[in-house]
Amino acid sequence: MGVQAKFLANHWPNLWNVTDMHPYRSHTCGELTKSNVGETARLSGWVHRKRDHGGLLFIDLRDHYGMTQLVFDPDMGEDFAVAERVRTESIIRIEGPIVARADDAVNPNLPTGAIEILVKKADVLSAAQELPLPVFGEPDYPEETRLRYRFLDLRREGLHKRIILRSHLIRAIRNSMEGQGFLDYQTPILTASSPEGARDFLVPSRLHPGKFYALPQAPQQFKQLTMVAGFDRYYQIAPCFRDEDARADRSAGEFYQLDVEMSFIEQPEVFAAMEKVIGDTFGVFAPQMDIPRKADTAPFIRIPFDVSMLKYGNDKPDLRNPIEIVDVTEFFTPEDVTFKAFKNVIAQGGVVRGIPAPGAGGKPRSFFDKLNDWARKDVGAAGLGYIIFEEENGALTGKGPIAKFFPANVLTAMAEKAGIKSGDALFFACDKEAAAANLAGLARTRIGTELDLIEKDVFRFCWITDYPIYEFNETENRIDFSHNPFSMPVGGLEALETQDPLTIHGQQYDLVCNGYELGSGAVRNADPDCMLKAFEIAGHDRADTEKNFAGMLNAFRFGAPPHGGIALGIDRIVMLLADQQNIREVTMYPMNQQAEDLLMGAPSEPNNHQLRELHIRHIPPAPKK
RNA sequence: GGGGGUGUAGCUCAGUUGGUUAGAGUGCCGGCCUGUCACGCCGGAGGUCGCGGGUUCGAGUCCCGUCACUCCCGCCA
Repeated sequence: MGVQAKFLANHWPNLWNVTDMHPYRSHTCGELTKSNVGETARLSGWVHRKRDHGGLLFIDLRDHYGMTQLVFDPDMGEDFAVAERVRTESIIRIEGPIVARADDAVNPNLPTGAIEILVKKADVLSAAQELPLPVFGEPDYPEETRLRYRFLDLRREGLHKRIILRSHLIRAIRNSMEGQGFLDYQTPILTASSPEGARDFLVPSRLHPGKFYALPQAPQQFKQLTMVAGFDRYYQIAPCFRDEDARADRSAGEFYQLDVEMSFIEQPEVFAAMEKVIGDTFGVFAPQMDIPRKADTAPFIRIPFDVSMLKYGNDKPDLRNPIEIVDVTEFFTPEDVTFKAFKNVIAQGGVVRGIPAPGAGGKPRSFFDKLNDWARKDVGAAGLGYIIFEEENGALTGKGPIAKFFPANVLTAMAEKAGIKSGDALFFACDKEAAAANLAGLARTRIGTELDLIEKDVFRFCWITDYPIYEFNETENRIDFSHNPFSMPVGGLEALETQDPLTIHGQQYDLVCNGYELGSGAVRNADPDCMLKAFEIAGHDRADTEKNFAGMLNAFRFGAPPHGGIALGIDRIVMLLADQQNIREVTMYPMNQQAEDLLMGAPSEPNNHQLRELHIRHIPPAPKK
């Protein structure tokens, strides 16, 4: 008798048949094959399916590792009744010889399908009540039910596999980062509120009445301080907290980032490190997917922000869509063009963006009407005009409601600029530049989808670069940071002092894949004077900046290396790899859209004692009128 | 904060123009069945049609309000 078995025999005498065999299992439910035939197995697991033939009863026994078929024969006596009574999702323990299945009884869909256990002993370790959520099968259930009974949902094959994928992915990320010389450093969870960015989650301080900690929106300042502290290459799978509303691709409240920072580098070195980690992960976990550019041999394409806004209508283009937007404003302004509606918009500073729709000329009128309705109702645009181009007598001519307003030579020139061929259509988005770009971008996606032009089974990565540091806030009539206040302006302090702020670019970049923003980073502004000036332009006076970023600014005055980095959304990477459109499909215990944890009942009301200790009193919201 | 969708049995859903006792599948309970793997067959229980109000002889169905979930906009340096 082994040491463990002796211990068990002494301490748990009511566990049956304690010999050298482990009290719960000799094998897992996923490992038995023909080579085990003749051995005796003890298994524990969940009753996945039960097929009761009266004289003969089958149970599919499931655990984390797989499934094994159990056979119960009435000859076994008492323990047969255990199987007859047991409900699915109860946990049972069984023991019996591993036998080969007859040739015509082999299940080729199951790794253990060549064998089964002829059960001799069985008992119920934990009985299950009637289920509020079936574990068997993969149909859709309401999210509320799934979240309330997440522990059942997590037993289901699809979600269970995705969570395992997530774990393996994080291991691969760590391996890749460590292999590149990065080290993992933990930064605080209870920290100070940062005045920039998202709404903070606050934690009241017991020792300092009236004061609050904030949960980090990202370890931004800490990772930069880590560089000043001389650690050179930092990474962390870091929890981040933002009190903002959720979306399908954005968790409520909290999410994880691969947070990275490097010293003595410039932009290309950050790109190279991230392209390596993407290659090491996407390459491993999506072998069925074609990765067009290997990270270590060919860099991802780089698209300046301005170009992305023009060609794709946003700064997170889905490059699987071959459609490229073109500016066609110039074709609407000539005198002999009589299309008044757009001319008026252009006169007030508007632009016209053309969205080519290859092959759409063959579509019925309803195709164009539906897109127009969509633009008006769903986007809130004035509409989506179009011209269909067809070849006649060796030249392209325009068809459709507005074609008649254009002379032939203008149509030809427009078609040429947009790369239009006979049988294609060209849609028009006309508005102020930002609104036209937005509509054109949405239309590009919709048209590409409806015409089935989106490439399948492929990840198309790109870097979006050269972001403007500032943007003009029309509603408040002032200059704001547009993207990341910690990035180094191109041209440094001199540019800030001499250039029009709205023309200054930052050394900041986004990594984009298939229309999802995977991450965002920058070469940092590590010069105190330059940083103070940058914040001053955005309307924060020097004293405020000194106070709000005291830790970082102070550090920059004691020898700060040039440094930069990036943060990638772990959840979104898993989402892409698992081919899911909802972040909750790759998160173990997500909150719902209202940021409630239905499983644990969070948020919950503190008791009076807790509030007193924290010097907090609750003021109920004013009643709604 | 705003807009769209959904809400009927434990679960997934159907329910016609407003008309008899609100149905199906699955699960559950009982019976039969020795080679199934979504086992099969027979029977049974199970409903505040999200909630409140209104119109009507009569409301799951029409109207008003409200709540919940979800998707989107705002928001997310």
